[in-house]
Amino acid sequence: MNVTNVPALTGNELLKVLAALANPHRMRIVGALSGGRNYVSRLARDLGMSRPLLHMHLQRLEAVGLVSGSLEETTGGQTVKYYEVSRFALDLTPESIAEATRTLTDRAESGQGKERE
Amino acid sequence: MNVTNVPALTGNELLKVLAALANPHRMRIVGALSGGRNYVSRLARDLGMSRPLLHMHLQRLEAVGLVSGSLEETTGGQTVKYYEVSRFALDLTPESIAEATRTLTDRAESGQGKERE
DNA sequence: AGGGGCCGTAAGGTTTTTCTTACACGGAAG
DNA sequence: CTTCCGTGTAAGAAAAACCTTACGGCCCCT
Repeated sequence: MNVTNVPALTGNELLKVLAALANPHRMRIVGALSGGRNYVSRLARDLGMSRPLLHMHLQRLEAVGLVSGSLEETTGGQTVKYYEVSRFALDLTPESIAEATRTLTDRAESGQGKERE
Repeated sequence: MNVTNVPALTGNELLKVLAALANPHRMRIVGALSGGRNYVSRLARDLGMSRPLLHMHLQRLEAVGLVSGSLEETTGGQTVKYYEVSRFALDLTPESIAEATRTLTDRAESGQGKERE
């Protein structure tokens, strides 16, 4: 559900989260979703980007836990995928970064479950 | 709380700061400098990276104001460049990002507005 | 001289990231 | 059946980031 906050996430996680946020499109996506959930096609229209592109960025954001999507069915039988932002609060200071640095494996990745499927 | 931010930086600035931090080397540099200032050659040895590489990353960090360097002369007449971190405190939440998004020019370079067409 | 410390930068190649175009699926309604 | 809505993915080009090697300079000491 959330990306950890008070306890502070590991260096690798922080690195990936920052990388995920360090992109204009993805920043906009998070910003847009912070106003309420939305489904892919509509979000693409709202943000003025192609579906495939949005899809890619959503994947990137979901991979680090910043957003989460759920497939749902409308009454009309349509399959729609809704996305919503996770609640997170990162405190970035020289000290918090120094702290994170101690659990930095570099090679990033090392994805590892933090949530169930 | 002066140099970098307090009133909240613009979307473009935030974007660049995040991009600057989203790198293992640069994260380590900030972390290392948070323990005190240091000069280039020594920092390179401490972090185990080449001088040219470190130089590049320092440039990137300095460009967004996360660190600052100053050339100094030792008693022996040696010219040494010391770097230190700026004090900053970023609060990253879906809301703060949504807010920053409103001043996001996207492909802008710390400059002025660019119209879309 | 030659060596050592420090500073910088240009050239070049590799690897990532980003983005477009094109395609495939399902269901509802004309 | 065709068209419009939604979903997803693959392939390849373009652009940006990253890193190394190699070179240039300055000053001091043996």
